[in-house]
Amino acid sequence: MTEANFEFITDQNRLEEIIPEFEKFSVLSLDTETSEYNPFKAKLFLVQLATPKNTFVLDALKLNILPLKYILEAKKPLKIIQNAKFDYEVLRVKAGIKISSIFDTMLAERILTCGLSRDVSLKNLAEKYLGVTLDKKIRESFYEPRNPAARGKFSKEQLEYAAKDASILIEVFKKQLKSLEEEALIETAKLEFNLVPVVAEMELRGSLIDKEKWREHIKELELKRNLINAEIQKELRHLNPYSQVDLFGNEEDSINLDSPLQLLAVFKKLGLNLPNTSEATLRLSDHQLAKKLLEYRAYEKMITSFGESILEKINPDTGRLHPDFMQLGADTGRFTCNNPNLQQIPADSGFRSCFIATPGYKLITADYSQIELRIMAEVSEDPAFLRAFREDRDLHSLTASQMFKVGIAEVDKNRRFQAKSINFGLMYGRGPVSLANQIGLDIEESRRLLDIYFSTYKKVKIWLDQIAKEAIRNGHVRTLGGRKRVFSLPSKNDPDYQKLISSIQRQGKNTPIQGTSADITKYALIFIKEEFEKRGLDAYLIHTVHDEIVVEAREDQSQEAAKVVEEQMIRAGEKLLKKVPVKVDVRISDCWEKP
DNA sequence: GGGCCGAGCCAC
DNA sequence: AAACGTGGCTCGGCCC
Repeated sequence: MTEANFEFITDQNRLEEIIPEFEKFSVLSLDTETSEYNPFKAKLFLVQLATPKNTFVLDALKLNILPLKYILEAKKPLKIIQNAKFDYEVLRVKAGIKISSIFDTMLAERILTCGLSRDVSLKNLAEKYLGVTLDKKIRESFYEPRNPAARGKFSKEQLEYAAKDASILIEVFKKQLKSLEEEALIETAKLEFNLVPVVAEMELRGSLIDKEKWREHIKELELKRNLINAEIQKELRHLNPYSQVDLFGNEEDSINLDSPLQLLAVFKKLGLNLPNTSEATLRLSDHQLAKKLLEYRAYEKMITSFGESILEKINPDTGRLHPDFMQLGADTGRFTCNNPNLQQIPADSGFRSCFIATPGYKLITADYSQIELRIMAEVSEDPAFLRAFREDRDLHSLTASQMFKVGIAEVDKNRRFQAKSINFGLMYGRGPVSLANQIGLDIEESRRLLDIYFSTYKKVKIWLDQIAKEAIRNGHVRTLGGRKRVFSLPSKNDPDYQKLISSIQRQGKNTPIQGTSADITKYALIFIKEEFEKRGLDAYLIHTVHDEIVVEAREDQSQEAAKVVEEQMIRAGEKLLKKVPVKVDVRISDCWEKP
């Protein structure tokens, strides 16, 4: 791989001449250079393609790149791309090309180093696998508003940089493929690679928001916040008799509830010497002011976090929200989401109902019923747990009934809550102390409750103990899909040794559960899109939240689309869960709401 | 004035 | 209340 060994193509005939060349190889690396990182706004400057023999840099400002469609959409060759989602989106928007057969070096690296490194940049990969240092500074020259590329001319440095990025990908790919094979991660890689076009299309489709309704909801919250503020001010007025006018002549008849300093002073006047005004401190106090302050803060939080800032993210061209879904954001294999994070929209507030279907369409919201507990039943093979799901019982009530040796009908709310807390808590590696805290028992009672639980579900305890040990002994755990998460074990003389070990043990317990759930949802997303296309349905994925999938389907096809969603989600679940049934709840509606 | 980080809180 | 897994966003404080 010699420096500057590439061909710069500006002639359409020459482009069409070289295309058959690509069919001769099993792999083809691809990269693009654009004016910015937003696929809707980006101007496409260069498209780089490299075979194991030759590297080509295409002048996308001069050329019609559509002839590439055939080869990029073909099953062969395998397309090697760093962060393929971006290139997919750019070529999709600019030329209607849907890249298929992807090997994403960035995702491959994430799969290989999950839990260890998060630096999956091409710069890092080039150093790690090839000992090559990439100078990424030249890339910035493409971004500048007055760069040569924008005028249709590329500098020698720009072209060489572009060529190099593409040409090294194949070498990186070869090494990564070997590692993926050695570590039995091929299945996981295939899953993630097949998911790339699914996620890209989901982002491009985006979600429609009812802006007016959203703003009305903010106004309601502001009103409630202001009412509480006024109440508090009224009650405190008598404490503030001599501060009518401040140094600047402003009337100073109110207390700034956002100022910890003023608040502490107020509490002092009320005879309360609080160390600070943190949530924990306020929660411990029985005082009316503390209670109202917490309420005030809750509204304030809603308004600032989910108010106007999310509306600002609406794309002016499409009128929709196009968040960034990162399919391997979390070390467990879960998605993360940002700009904005649609995975943390309040579940019980008026915000979700502002996510609406495109006119003429319906939204289909589907989620897995208790998928993580079903996974725990599957991996632990606990007979009582398995039976509960096989008989489609209310697991938490059943747990309570078995633990407290009473009939199902006699399980009261409190006992069901205690059982539920344990069921969920164990998946997070929770212990007696923190359970006691949640349930409102003392530690001894909490310990006793856990003992009863584990004597009822013996195999759950065995599995939890065994997987925690495995995490430490092997330094990694796996999901049922084969995904691997590696742990960096602390050295024995680390002062925090025991703390760190306990933390890894909790992660070891949780990762197979959370990660298997992620595996299942990812298979489901792929299956659903495939089936929509196979049936020619006017239906599209628009959103996913861990165990939930949201689809937009043309009104007259929404029943069929909903059926597809349910069937394919169950099929995905059954791919990994063999001993326990999989249940999915589905709802067709005009807005995003719980099934 | 911008980057970084922890606190606090939202989701599953 | 420092012992509950995975994240992102906003704010305030800190640092340069």
